Amino acid sequence: MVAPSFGDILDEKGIFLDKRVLSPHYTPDQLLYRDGEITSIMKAVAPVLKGSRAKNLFIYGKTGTGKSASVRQVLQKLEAEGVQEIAVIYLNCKVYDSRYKVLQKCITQFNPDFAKTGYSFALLYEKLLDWVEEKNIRLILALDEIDTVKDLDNLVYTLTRANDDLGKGCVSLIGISNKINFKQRLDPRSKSSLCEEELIFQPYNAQQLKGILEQRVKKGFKPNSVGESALNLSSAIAASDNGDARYALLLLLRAGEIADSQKDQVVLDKHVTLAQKIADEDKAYEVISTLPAQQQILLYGLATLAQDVSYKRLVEDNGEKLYFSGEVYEQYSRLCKKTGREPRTSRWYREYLGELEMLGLISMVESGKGIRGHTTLIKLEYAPEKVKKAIEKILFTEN
DNA sequence: CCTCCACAGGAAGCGCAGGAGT
DNA sequence: ACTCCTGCGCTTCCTGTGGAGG
Repeated sequence: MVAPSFGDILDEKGIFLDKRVLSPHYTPDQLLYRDGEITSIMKAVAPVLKGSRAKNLFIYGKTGTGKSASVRQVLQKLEAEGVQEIAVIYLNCKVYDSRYKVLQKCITQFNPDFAKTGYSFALLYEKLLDWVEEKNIRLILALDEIDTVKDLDNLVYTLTRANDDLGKGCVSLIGISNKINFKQRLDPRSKSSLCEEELIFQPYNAQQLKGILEQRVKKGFKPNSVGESALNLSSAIAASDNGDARYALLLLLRAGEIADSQKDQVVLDKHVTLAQKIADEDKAYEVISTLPAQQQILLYGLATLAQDVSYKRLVEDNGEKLYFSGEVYEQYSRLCKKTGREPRTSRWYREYLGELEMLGLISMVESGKGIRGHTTLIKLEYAPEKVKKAIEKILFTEN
């Protein structure tokens, strides 16, 4: 037996040509089905080429609808025009999550050796304005996942006000978000300035998803190694789940890996089905592992009840087991005390429930007829053993 | 019909951490 | 270095609600 060379390992023996093409970070040369949206963004941004200010633009759409990719593409085109006085900055607010960090990042963009910290916000602000004014810059600032900025009202206000303070040059904003309720949280004044122009990205339908997958399959897989019906299935699953292209791609990637490991030459429906299950569980596991400890205990308590066959205080609704809110709370309290923690009040417990439901880990219905009082019935959305396993690893191995 | 049950969820306020202003 | 301010996680208190039970 001779040890393989790196060349052997890199030379994909299976059905893939290039896995990177299927990763969510890969941006194809041509974005499909987003011509209209790209045109709209270009229209909002175009004034900058004629020496005036671009319009502020707010973009909303669910994950995997091509928002970021479209914006990035437009910004690239704009930079390719090669106009000196135009500056574009794209940043993700998950990383730069306060107005301070955003400004700081902007400044390091034109002045890379600017000291990292220690300056007051006002000083940063002036520094940025000086640069814009001195060089007569027309600045476009694209903020992805803008909803994660803590003092957003402040940031928007500061940046829009900047235009009043500037003699020359100007600043405009592109905000990108996937939170629906985000707009209502904004102060009316920042809302009207940020949402000067608005653009909504609709989810892809099954046909469009299929088109996108086909585009990537050509580059990512060897010829004829993805079955037509596997393609249809992946796009159908993703279409019913929010029309998320990222998810569709992940499904196909995982299905390919499964086919590979089973030494199959072609990706089939069964691989996709299996991939979906794995992807779902991965997602749940990831969500659970990032949960605060209290919510993990709560979930663990519910899973214990769901696993206990002798436990009878529950409602069965065609095979689905529903548990009483009060009972789950008591189970949670017991678990807290057992692990040496103070349980939160029931009021706060209810808030926890709401969060867990939002994350899709549980679902809740009102008790309705047949049950005394007015309570909530809770159902665990994933297999109790798996939930417990995921939490045990985190909760009981760390201390 | 009234009362009780078993909660739901709003309002106010508290202690703390961290950031901004001075 | 200091105070002041603000947001966050949480508790306390309270009113509301839909159905069961007498």
